[in-house]
Amino acid sequence: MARVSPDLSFLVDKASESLAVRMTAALADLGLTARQYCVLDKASAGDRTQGQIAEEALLDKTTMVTTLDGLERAGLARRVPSPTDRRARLVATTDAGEALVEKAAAVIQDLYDEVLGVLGPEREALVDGLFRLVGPGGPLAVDADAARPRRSSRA
Amino acid sequence: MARVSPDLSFLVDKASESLAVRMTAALADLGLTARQYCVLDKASAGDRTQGQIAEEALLDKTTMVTTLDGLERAGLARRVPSPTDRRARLVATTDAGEALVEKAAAVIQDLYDEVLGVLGPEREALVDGLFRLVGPGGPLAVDADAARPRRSSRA
DNA sequence: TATTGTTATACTCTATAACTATA
DNA sequence: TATAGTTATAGAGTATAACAATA
Repeated sequence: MARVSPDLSFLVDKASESLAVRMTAALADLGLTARQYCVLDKASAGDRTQGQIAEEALLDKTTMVTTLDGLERAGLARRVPSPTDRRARLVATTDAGEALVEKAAAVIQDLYDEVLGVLGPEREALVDGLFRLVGPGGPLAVDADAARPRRSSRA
Repeated sequence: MARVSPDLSFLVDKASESLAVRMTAALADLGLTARQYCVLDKASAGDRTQGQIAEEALLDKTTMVTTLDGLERAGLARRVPSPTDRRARLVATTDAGEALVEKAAAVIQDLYDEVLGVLGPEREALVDGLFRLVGPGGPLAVDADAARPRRSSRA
């Protein structure tokens, strides 16, 4: 949104938005939202509770509920009681869910390859650079606490 | 939100979000929102109507209205009748607005320098790479038409 | 008493539609 | 008839708070 040159904020915002649009479209062909894919992917990795997946995916637990509702309705995931904590539920992928996650991962990988492909050998530099900004210790590291801004901006 | 590796979407989303948080905080010290700064900056460039600024800033015209209301209340901008079209209004910055825009631009430049500084000489490569993705003809170019997704995602 | 997941609700942000005045 | 700006309203998305079951 800013107007300094070279406008880092603009570049990064547009990249984020455009990529989201592309991913949304690509996943929509498979009947998935980006968030559903994200949750399904983490669920397919192993025994995780709703809360754990919510934390990994940076989702509110209430958002997690509706996302899982959707995945269950679609027959892609199931909530199964945790054997160790009767309050908690593990998220299990169904066979259909597992198959779809793999298909979706391939679709996304193709998309990334297409996008980054235009950079040629500098492709690595961009990804590395972004990781250095966003990763642990970087100036744009997402520190889980200070995360949510929550202020009303008023115009 | 995705989980492919290296996860371009995650990197870019987090960079965008973190930078927005930093910019919001930095500008809040000056009493500005990012959007107000963006509009004020474009207004300071010369004779532009609300509609023209809205288009440049990728804002809806109704969002423009409330943003300008805020800027006028704060004494940073004024709406002046267009001499050539009595329907239109030009956005003029006040002296206070002009001074604040300059201060804000410096604050943001400092922030960018701080963030990009950690990359050292690869700084250019990152910015260039992002521009190649997002800029005209790039795989993530924002084409003004297909811009808004507007679909209900349902879980 | 604290925590997992659920429900219901409120809030923020932004777009849509309808309107006025000009062109 | 179309456009600039305004107003009022509705929609999507997400968080907050209160609750039930269990730890």
